[in-house]
Amino acid sequence: MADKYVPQEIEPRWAERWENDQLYRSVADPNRPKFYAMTMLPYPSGDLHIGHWYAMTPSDARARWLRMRGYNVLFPMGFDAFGLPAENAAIQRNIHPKIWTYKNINNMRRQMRTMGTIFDWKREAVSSDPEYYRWTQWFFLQLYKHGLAYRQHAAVDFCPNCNTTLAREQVWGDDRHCERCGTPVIKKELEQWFFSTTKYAEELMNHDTINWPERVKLMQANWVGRSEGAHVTFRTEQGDAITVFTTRPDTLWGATFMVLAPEHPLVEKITTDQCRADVEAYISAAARKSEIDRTAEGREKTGVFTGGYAINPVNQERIPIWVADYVLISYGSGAIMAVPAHDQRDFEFARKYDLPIRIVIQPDGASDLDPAKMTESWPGEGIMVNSGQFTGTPAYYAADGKKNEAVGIVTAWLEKQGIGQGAVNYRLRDWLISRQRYWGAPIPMIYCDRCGVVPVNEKDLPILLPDDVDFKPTGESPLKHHEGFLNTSCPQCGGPAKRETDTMDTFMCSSWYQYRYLSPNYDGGPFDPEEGAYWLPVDQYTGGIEHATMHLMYTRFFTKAMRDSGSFANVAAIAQGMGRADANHLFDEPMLALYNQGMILGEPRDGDIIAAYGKFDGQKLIAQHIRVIAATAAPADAAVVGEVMGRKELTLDVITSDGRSVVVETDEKTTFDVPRVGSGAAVENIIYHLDVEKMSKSKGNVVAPDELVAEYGADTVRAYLMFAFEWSQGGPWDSKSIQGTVRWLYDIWEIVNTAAPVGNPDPKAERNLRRKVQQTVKKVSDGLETFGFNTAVASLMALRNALKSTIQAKNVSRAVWNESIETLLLLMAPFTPFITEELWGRTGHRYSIHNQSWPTYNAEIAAEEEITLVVQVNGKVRERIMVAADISEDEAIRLALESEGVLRHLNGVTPKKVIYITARGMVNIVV
RNA sequence: GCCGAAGUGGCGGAAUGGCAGACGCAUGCGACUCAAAAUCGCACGGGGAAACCCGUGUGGGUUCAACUCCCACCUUCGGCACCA
Repeated sequence: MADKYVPQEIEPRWAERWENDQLYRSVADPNRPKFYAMTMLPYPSGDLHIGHWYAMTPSDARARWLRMRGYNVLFPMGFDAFGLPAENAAIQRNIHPKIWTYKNINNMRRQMRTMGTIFDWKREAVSSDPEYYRWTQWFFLQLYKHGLAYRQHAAVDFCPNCNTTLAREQVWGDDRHCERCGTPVIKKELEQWFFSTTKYAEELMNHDTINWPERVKLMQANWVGRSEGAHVTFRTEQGDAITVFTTRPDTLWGATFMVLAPEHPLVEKITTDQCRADVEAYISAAARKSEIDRTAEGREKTGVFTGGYAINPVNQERIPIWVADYVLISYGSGAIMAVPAHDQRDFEFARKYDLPIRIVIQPDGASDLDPAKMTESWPGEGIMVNSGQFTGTPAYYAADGKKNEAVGIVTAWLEKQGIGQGAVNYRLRDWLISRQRYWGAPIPMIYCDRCGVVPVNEKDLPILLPDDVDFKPTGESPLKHHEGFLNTSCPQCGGPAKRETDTMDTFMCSSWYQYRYLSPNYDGGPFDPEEGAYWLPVDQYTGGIEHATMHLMYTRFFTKAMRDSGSFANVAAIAQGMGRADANHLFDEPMLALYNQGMILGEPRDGDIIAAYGKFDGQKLIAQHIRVIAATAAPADAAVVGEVMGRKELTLDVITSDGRSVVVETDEKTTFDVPRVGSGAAVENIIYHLDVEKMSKSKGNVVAPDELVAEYGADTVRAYLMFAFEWSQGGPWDSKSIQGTVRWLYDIWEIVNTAAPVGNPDPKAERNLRRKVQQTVKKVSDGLETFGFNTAVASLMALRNALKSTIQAKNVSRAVWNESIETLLLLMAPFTPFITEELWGRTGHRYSIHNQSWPTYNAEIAAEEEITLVVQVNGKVRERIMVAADISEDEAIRLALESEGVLRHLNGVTPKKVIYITARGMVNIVV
């Protein structure tokens, strides 16, 4: 018997050997097909989480598989190292963000080296390195020079907890909370830097050339929010133009008033003296209201009349202009024509302020709409009425439900009249990238009293982040108070000037890291064009769905902006020279394929069952003594017996067996009896019930991968994570079921170290084993192809079972056995790289298994020689017959009709029809 | 309200329209052991002695055949939402 499987001994040994040999170094080689695989890089929070393992190790298995299939695979890793937690650590614990960050990176790097991935550490990129953020700043300058970055004063989203502004994408949910910390955001008027993502709206919602999940494509398309309609220009009585966007130009004749957003620039001019006091009061009230209040569901609409009037260009009608906060300055032109009959919001407003409602679309069928009796608007289809020469025009949606025929007709007429034109509007906003925080890449701009806003010269990059800064959460950038950083000279006139003190959104750093990985030490540009020409674009990206409308939008925007800023034309030229047909599309999309894995949640657990003794104070029990007991043993003398559902400092929430909820309070005199703790137990030792939720330190449900690796080894942890969940789904951690994977690898160790079970070699048994092996080749290959890691590992476990049976039976030759073991190890190599490398050597093979070719599937060997013919009568299985796999249809049907089970169910009746399915070996007899 | 995804044993999960529950966990019984653990063997959706019946959220439908396709509904989760 060979020695035992000790992963703790094997794994570090191989990790070191691979590293010394640079086994996983990826070097560009135009003669070999490339595959750029990438998984989302982590934030250096301090410790590798089981979620990191869950995201990274299956991606690694797939990259390894591609490598064995002959691809030159690049699978790099790095750190998204700028960001708030570092700065918060500085504020709370007085550690410099840089020290905190790099200490964490070192630790996580160490942890990652235990995972057994093929990360090429020579290509590691760390976004907070000056060599990295130099290019983040350089990109800012390129965007600025190409008109894609601008500075604007606007009411922006501000997180009062993170003390910084946020991009629209980083404000989530009904309550408009900060994506990072969950605090509801407020509005602030600030001068901020923006990137013109809206210029790419159309391209961003087009995913035709990339293989991304439908879910992500849909979320992005919704986020961009394209609507088709027309711009129509109304005029005030004074002659000022008010252009509105409408998706329903066919309802123009029903516009009975106009509404401007409170922030609209024309409000002041239009407002008459009689109305001015009311309007100004309304505007200042609106400004004080939070976005949540303004947009709260079901909130009654409010507004005031300006006293001004506009002329409807289609019928010269004089209509009043109102101000109301249900019109948003940030969408369209901040002004609308109100058609109360056919828009629910306008309808509610008109009813409240008694404004006229005019029907211009009459639905057919039911009785005619009557403005006096309507209880809601009619936004649907019908015939145009009260609409001048268009009266009688049908306004119905085409079969696709999108185009309304009247819209096209009216828009064409508006264009001819010169009062409007077809237009497309997007919900997408420009990307606000200014952050009032220290730990980020400084925005490379300078403000000069004489020259205005001046970009830093490219040769002066990077603008280094100074170390000696005071971290106070003031809501202003700490850099603002650093004289040495703040004061500089103007690059244009040389006079005294001040630097921009805001830093860039860290999503900017992560928008281009796939490029920096190619050559993290290159100083002639963000990346070496030679490397780019070979590796780009990323072939397969994996990561969480939570970035659908943030990182995954930003990086697409970035790549397109890079393309259009023309800085990378040389990369395409080099790629052309390499003979790449897609050379001109290296920067159309950053990642050709995307796959989202799910999330590992905390392990659900029961709370302790306690018996509490004490006195009731109203509904609360003031406990003198608390005893943790077995679920079955309920002492009759206890005041409260039940499961602990929650624990808060000194109180326990208990649910009794009859379902009542009781609060048990403890104090310093309360005594505890917790069997597993012994004497000195305290309220903190009582375990409380935990539902499935995200892992968090405060919940105490965090699974530490280091501990798992120490106990079981990295191979087991990798294989378990791949086996136990459907990768895209994720789910709650289960600490018990890892045993199945533990046993699997112990079995593999035993099996491979066993001498070939040669007893009485039986040709049939040999064929069976070789067949099973080939079928496994197919299943594992298919599984890796489709991210079906769980079924791939399951088929490898099934092969283990077959090999164990073979050892029992001792009926295969040495050659067949060795061939099977060899294939088994190759198939397992992507999943469990350490044990397979060890066993590969022990079975007399040359180092390294990870440089071997993936087994070729042999369909002939995999083909069954015998099959179970399944015989159904009216779709119900009545008989199973073992037959030769190449049985003829006639023979199969004959056997089926003669079988006992069929005869019993036919009762002598002649079948109406007999169906034979060759591929399934199935007969269905219909009577 | 709009858009989308998902509902399968006690649990994680399998099933190109063709034998529902692969593989694993847990559980039960047995073997080994002085004993326990580990390991090995057997059982393991429900009912039934068996034949067989029922069973993939619910109700319909298409089909020789439906977890899978179609329609309606329920539940859960996710995104968007006064977006003109």
